[in-house]
Amino acid sequence: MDERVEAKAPSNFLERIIEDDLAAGRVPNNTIVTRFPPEPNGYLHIGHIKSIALNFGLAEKYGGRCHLRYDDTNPEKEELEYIESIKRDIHWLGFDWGEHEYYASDYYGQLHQIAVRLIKEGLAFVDELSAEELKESRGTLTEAGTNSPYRDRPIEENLALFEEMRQGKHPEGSMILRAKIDMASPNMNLRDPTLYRIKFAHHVRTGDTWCIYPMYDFTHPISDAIEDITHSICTLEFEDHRPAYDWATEIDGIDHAPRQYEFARLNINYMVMSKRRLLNLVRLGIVDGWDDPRMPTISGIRRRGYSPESMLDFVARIGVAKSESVVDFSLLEFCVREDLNKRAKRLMVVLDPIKLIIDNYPEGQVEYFEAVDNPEDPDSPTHQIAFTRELYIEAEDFSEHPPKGYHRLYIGNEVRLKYAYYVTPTSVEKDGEGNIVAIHCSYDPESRGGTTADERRVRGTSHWVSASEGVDIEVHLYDKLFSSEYPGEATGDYLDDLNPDSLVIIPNAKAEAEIKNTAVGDYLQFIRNGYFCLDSKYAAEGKQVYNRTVTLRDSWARMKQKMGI
RNA sequence: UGGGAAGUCGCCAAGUGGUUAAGGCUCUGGUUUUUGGUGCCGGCAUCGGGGGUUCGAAUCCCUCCUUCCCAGCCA
Repeated sequence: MDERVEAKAPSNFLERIIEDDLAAGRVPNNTIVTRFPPEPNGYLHIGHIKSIALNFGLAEKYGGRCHLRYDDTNPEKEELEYIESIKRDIHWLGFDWGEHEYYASDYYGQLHQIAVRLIKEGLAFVDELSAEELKESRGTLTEAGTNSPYRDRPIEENLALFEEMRQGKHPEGSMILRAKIDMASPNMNLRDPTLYRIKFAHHVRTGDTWCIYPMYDFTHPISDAIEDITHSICTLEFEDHRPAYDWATEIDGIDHAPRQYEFARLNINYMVMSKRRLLNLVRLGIVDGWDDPRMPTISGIRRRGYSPESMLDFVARIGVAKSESVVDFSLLEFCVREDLNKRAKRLMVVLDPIKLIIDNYPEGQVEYFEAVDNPEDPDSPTHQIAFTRELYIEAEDFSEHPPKGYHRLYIGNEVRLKYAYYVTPTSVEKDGEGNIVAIHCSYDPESRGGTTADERRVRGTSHWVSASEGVDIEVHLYDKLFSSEYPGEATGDYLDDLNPDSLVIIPNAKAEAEIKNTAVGDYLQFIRNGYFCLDSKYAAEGKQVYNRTVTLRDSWARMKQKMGI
């Protein structure tokens, strides 16, 4: 531990525990070892970012190491696709486990030996109760369970049967290996928990080598012990399992005793986080796969245009504690905006175009203005923007009947076209149905660049795109997937709360030509519209689609709402 | 109703007997601004309730209340 660490007070209860352990000399080799242990049965989501940042962060802060361990003990649910996506996601966040990539399945041999030893010591037995009988004999939350009639089977018989289980001589569900602990324990996890069950399933890594698979409560603590994990951090729902964890690490012959600590999992309002629900959204085709930009998966987040830095900042800000909490979605958005504001390249893109014609500007003339890529960066590069007589501006930036406080374009009101000129609307052109098709205006040639010699001020500045020099692009506007704070709260079915407007497709937005120089991975800001990025999935298919990552804060929209406009 | 855990501002979250009870987000005034963005300045809690211990309690004790988790051969 270096001075930097000692100087800083622990920022959460886990850091305090670690510092106390370190100070008391309770940590072997003074090296703390953590692990991130996903089951490869789905894609990682934002909740995992909290766990990843915690485990890798703690190891980093205290000079220890963090293992990546796949908890692959249920072959029916686990797939290679998930193993690979998990690695990709952790790396994207900027963490690396070095050579410490492990699999619980690597320990099947050792686990099996330990199980045999338990049987020999009379601490485990083969049970032939059916699933239903087992359930009945387990008792209830308030009543003790009863011992299985097979509990006192001779050791030799247990040994023989367990070996037969391993050899595949018994069908699935016919028998299990159980620990002998205490059927009367008030803690259900201690009522002779299952250690091994039979599954004739093909395992992603061990193939058909095994047909008996160890359970979580047996595998996890022993895997931790094998890897010399010092602090095994998991979520709150495992608090009840801690006695089982301790039971396993106290088995004879296991000389390393990791400790389990629990923290509250991440919940965010307007989001669903459970794998089951996310898988459902994918299967029902409600979203475009696990990496749909509206999904809370890390791959979705990445495709949406959220930066890894902003995600890490987010989980750092929410803290780590033991009280169940629901973080406000607005904090997530804040973190994304804060990071993107510093690094996004600014571009002018008109999402809802309406034509603006400058009557006193020469027809056919093209003039170029210099636009700053990022005003937050004093050394920012610049690029050129073409200006012509006919432009597109946002329909919202012109009003025939301007509400109080509106200082954008309306007849007679002079405003600035960013980087270009001051213009004053003079008339509107309408079609037969009364819709505005074009706005006519005049410009002041003396305001070139957006300022005038007399220093007169204008209240509004609009972005614009040249009608002839700009390009058409497709834009996808994403919003929250759910419109209620706690999806499903009202009806019990979270699908009832799907936001019908979570995706709005704009097939022909108008963008300045500079957009052709953007690539997947670039962070962009469409001035006054929000942060955007080039969609990676469509780009791979040769199609240019821009995703809205997050909108800009919009105090005018808020004001309009307050005024009831 | 058995066991395990949690309750500090609208949302997170520091705080571990003596502080004006940190900080962030949200909200909200103002200011700056060639993005109604950003930045900057300001506002916003007496700690689930009730007792008690103490010169002094969010912090200790008692009691009550509320919420969450546990009865997979899932993790």
